[in-house]
Amino acid sequence: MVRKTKEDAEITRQRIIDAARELFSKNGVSKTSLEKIAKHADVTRGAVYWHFENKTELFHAMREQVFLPLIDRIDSTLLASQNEQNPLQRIENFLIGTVRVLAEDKATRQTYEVLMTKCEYVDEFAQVLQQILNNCDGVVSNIEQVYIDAQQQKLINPKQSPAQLAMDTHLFFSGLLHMWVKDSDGNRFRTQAEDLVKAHVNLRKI
Amino acid sequence: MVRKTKEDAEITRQRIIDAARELFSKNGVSKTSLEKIAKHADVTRGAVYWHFENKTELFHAMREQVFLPLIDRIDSTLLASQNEQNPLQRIENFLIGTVRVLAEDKATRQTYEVLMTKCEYVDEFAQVLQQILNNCDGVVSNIEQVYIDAQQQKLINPKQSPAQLAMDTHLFFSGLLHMWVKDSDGNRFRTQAEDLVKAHVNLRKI
DNA sequence: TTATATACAAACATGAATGTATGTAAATAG
DNA sequence: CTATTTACATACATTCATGTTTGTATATAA
Repeated sequence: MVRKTKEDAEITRQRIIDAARELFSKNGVSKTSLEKIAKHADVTRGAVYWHFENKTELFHAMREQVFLPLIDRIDSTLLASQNEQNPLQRIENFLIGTVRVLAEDKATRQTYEVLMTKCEYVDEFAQVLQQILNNCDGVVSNIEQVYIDAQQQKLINPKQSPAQLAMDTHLFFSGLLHMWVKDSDGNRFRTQAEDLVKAHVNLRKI
Repeated sequence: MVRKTKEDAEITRQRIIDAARELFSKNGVSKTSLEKIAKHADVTRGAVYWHFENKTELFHAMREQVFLPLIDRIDSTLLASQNEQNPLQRIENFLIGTVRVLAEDKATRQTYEVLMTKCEYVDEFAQVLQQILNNCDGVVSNIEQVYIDAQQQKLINPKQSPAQLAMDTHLFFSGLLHMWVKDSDGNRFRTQAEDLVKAHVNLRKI
């Protein structure tokens, strides 16, 4: 066959990742064979094995494409605009912004679906869970920083500890994302997600 | 071989379910073959196929053993003692009680692990997700009822809607359970879970 | 311009899981 | 006491996914 240039190969690689995401989110990781992914990407398994060691590596590649930009978003939304606006507003913006990314970006949404309901965290995948937990730690401590700001600006009840507020917010949001993703009919949660975020943040206001 | 009596057969059936739960939680549903389950239960695949149509039915049986008692617990803890004690206390008791069941009962814990991180909700399993969502609806409306009580007794801020409070609590708790289960090292969440519940409920007090 | 590495396709070899069909000894019903 | 289920074990057939090996046309480096 026609040997591809470097850019062509990169396109092929991306097509394989896209196909994997699509099929993972539709049929689950374990029931999606590399053969099916290859067919869906209009290549053969040869191409898949050329670009990725195995299904696990392909899974990691898919995840990173969503995960890495996400971390950037967290830092920029929560912390970068440190002194510019109301801390509680910053938290609200962060939460609502994340929900909007899910609503608007299909790739992100599908990847979340896979991570939450279409894969089994065993063997090599177990470490992904640990990575997610570690990332959670980071998010929580970022949120805590913002709550400390809010407390110093007398925006919240001083008897509530920023650490617990942050954890409460994180758990709320973790639950919200899970429901958002699982409620694929979109009638139960997706319509009211932003209102729930606002209500959650309002609970904290003095 | 020795043909078993009805009670013996029931024991065999339960042994198969126990073996499945054990292996599912250790190696994931899709990577656990019926052969391995049979071996772990000291029977052959013949016995497994005698008691269950296939892996899916076995999965459902495992789930129901935890799910059905759970529903009873919800109703009895949240609603039965309707007028006896403080509504907010009832919610706190329900949440903490559930966490304690997880901590104390291995079968429940393992089943939750499987449901949250060791299975893929596709094909026949997709309906399980819907059942879980439907059950959530029930829990939320139960919690809402309790918050309505609390509001009538002037225990919470009247400007907060019981519906949103209930959803907020549910999402918080959903997130908590997820973290509790995923944090299998037990250092991040399990030690402080009860404190987090109390802080969450305290946020609502007037 | 030639040698080599690239980007795959195609073929092969293997193993594992599933479902089903058959065999069978003992419990139980009549 | 005999006939029939029951509760499995064993054997068989089939499908399917994986990993590896080999082949090959062409980009690209020297």
